[in-house]
Amino acid sequence: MSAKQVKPTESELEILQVLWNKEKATVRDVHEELAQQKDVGYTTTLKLMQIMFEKGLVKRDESNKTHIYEPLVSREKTQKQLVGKMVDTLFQGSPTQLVMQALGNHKTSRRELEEIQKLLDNLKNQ
Amino acid sequence: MSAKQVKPTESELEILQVLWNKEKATVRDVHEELAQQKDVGYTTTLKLMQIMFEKGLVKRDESNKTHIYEPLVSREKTQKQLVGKMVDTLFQGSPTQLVMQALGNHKTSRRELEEIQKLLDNLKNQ
DNA sequence: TTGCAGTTACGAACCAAGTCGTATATTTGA
DNA sequence: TCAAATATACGACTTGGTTCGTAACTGCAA
Repeated sequence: MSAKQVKPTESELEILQVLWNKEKATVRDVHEELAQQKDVGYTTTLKLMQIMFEKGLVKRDESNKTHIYEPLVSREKTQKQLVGKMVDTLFQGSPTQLVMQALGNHKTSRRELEEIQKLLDNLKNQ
Repeated sequence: MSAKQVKPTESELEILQVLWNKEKATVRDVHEELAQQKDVGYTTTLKLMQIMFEKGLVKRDESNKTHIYEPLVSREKTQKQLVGKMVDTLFQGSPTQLVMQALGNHKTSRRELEEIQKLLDNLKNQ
């Protein structure tokens, strides 16, 4: 049984997004992505990534002066962790209610509906 | 257009849960519920509810010495708000991915599956 | 009446997150 | 070569969330 994963903060999630998409990236890479979305200084991004390193959310290759960062937590695990928490604290433990919420409040394309239908069929046949 | 709803913190959500379930409650009511789940002092709960009052998350009837609190934000609106945020920051804007996550990672009863199926049928026929 | 139990109000303390300035080291190209 | 650009490290500051001690008020029971 591995130790329970640290819960990333809001800002850390933004950084993880970039790392998940790029597989690996330098601080500058990440920072330039973030700078497109919001106004933030380079050293702020650096500091956050250093903290994430200490927390074990990312690893980094220090063999060159410019470190290269990689996520240590997967997108899937993190999604599962946070969705689980949300189900507990906001949907009284019922994932179904969450599904209804998410489905009910967005226009979903026919293609996506079919995907969900497929998953649903699978679940029914068990 | 009404002002955007304040985002409740973790602890505030726990309190809102109780208020949503009870419709209205005193600080003591809320505190006794919370005390079953975690170790916390009465004045802590009081303080949190006072802050929630200042933020406009709850209202209170002060006509008696013992104030009676009621939620000012609905469970539905709050769910929508937080699910939306999660979809953005964790599912790259795709509610469908969130649905797949939630469905895939929990045992869901046949009865619940039927409910979701019904909703899905509705969406398909639009 | 008086003191005890229950209540609100308030401020202090602490911690985590986020932000950034500055020091220092390294690389590079003119 | 050496100055400019770029990198990391680190500490200080601010803000918000959480916790709780203590004071002050109120109502009720003995």
